[in-house]
Amino acid sequence: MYNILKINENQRIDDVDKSDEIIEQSENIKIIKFKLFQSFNESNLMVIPFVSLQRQKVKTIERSWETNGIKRGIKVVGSAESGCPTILEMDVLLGLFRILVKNVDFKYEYNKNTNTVNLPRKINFTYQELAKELGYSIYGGSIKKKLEKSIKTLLETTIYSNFALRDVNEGEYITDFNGEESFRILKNYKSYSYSKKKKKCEKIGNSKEIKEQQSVDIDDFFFKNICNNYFNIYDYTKYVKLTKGISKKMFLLLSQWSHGYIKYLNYSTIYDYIGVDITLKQTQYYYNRIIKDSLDELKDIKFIDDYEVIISEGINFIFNINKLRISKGYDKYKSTEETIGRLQELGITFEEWTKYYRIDNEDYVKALLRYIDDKIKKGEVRDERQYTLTGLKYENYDVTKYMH
DNA sequence: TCAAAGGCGACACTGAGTGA
DNA sequence: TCACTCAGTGTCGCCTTTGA
Repeated sequence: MYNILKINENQRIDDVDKSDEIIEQSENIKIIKFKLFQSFNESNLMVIPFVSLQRQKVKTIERSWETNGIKRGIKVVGSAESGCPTILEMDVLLGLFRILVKNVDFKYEYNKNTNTVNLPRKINFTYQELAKELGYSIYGGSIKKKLEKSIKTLLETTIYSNFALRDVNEGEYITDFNGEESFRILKNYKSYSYSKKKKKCEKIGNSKEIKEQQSVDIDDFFFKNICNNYFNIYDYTKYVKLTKGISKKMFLLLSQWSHGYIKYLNYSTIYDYIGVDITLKQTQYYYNRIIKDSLDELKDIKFIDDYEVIISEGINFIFNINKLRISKGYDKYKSTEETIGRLQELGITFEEWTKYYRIDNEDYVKALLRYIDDKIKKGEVRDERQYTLTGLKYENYDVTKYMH
């Protein structure tokens, strides 16, 4: 059994309105439509550094980092043959999720009462379809072999979590690091082989039959989270345009974490989440240069409007430069220290802010403080502490206008 | 900053099948 | 018969990665 750390029973950062088109089917059931350029990914898989950026085979990845005073870590044990997943395996996983979106005709049911969705566990696919989704203009046996190897790596990869994987149904983080309870990404792979069919003198099926016979399932933990609406919808067509591994990692991180006009991340957070170790100054210079190249690539595909590098400190990712300019007071609560300071001023205790102020809701909390400041100015708040605490706990205040 | 190495994508094919 | 989809083979050269 794994141990669990209770974070917040009521926390649900996922907004139902992930996509634009929502059709009311009944009072509690809604049909939500993906846009044609969109796809989704389970939210833990958007951010945890479970892929290696090294070209050489890595057998295990062990990473730890600290957010808001809590030490977090993951251990990834790769497949015996291929080692840990690389950015290619991430691409393949996202390609499979994209095929799943197409298989359900770009729509799914959302149950308002239970906050659950009905996306399927099984992904039926063909390798040619997968290659197309990954942006390959041609298809051949070598590509098929490569993609199959990637799926097998994903099937065999095991992730152990130490306050890093979030079980959204329980509102808890999985904490055990002893390996008694492990998490896998995919399972039940079934493939279709022309060669084997030929050898057996069996009839070779058409594309429909191949797709029906070739599939892979999403494994239990991640599938349960998806069913419980813990996933992120992002622009898949932009992701596919990216060529650099670090660009892709940053794209996913920012798609998960950013909701406003600008997002600041310090270098140590970036190193932690893209999964690189900085031991020497030389390594740091090397990765800073690669990160800078990636920023240009993110700008080229129009994922970000611009960026500001604050040397030796961090990066401001600017998503909408015009809205940023007109938004009022966006420079308030830029730093974590300032945010925590204000929370303490409002009477929020250490236990409370470490519980409700996390890296994934950072933008919301900062916008919440700007919103509360305005409300206080207008004399609309009777109990500052209680008002702030409710906003933190349930994340139910509409602070969109105060995001930047 | 630059050169070497090798990984990987592009290309031109084949053969089996389906459906109009 | 034609246009299309699928898996599969082998070669070539570009370009990313790596290390100095």
